[in-house]
Amino acid sequence: MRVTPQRAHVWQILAESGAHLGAEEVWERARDALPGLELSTVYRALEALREANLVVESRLSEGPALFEANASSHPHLVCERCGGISHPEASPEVARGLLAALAAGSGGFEVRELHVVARGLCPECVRREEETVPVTDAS
Amino acid sequence: MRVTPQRAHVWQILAESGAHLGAEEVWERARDALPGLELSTVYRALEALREANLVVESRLSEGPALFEANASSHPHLVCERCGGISHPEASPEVARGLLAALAAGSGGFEVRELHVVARGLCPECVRREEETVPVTDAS
DNA sequence: CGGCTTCTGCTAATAATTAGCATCTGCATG
DNA sequence: CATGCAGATGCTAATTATTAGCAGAAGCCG
Repeated sequence: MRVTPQRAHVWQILAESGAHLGAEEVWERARDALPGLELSTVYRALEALREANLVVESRLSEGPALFEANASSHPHLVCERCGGISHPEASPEVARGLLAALAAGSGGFEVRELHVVARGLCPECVRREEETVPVTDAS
Repeated sequence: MRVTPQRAHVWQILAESGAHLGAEEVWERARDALPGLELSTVYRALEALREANLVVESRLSEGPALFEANASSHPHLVCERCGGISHPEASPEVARGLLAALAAGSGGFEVRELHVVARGLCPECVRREEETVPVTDAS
């Protein structure tokens, strides 16, 4: 893969932020340094970086695909209320456990990449929910 | 949710095929019985069915979202070569294991829905790959 | 059966991503 | 260090997937 300022910046933005960003967000941030940058170039850069295993693409929720500067695919926790994305504390172990479980139960399928997305409530939103509806089951 | 012929057919198609279908595929099949059916209606029907927990929506690969008539979210195996989608033989156990692993490692996050997608090679394509490149590592 | 609400068909719009093409540029090589 | 060329970029336009708006039709509760 050829190294260009555009790709370097896209990569740097993802690496430094450590966040899950959509193509358009990356674009906005990158334009600070590269004013003429085109959105389509960002898409192509992200594709190149993904093929080079430098970023991971995932479609965690509705809307645009999100990119992250982390080669290993790991579990994601998506909060249905606030939309926040986090990683389980014990990501590596969890991932290993998941892989093992899958390998054992998938009969001949050769797993190369694992995407795990758990949807639910993040600790913060759980707390807020409990404040609003203090009773355990308010049917 | 109001029951209409359109929704009933959409549901029936997903239930009887047991497959992962995109909105457009559902539409094509449903038009046999309901010639005037609109694609946008199919989208709305799928949304209603999803909210009623009668179908599961997942974005397994590129392209359109796929719908399946199965309330419980379960692991998916997506073949990168042939695009085929299958379920691990031991789906329920695997899913249980995954949930347990996640619950243990996600520190206060309340998991409500779990999406697991393993990408790789299905047994068939593994075999075909071995025929083409018989040596284990052809570097 | 009547009425209120919800759904459908139809059309148009939006969002996200990809394609085409001329020009430019990283970089391997002489 | 100049040079050639594969590959990248900017720019524009097209596609794909999905949603929105609105008038008329049709479930379902009484």
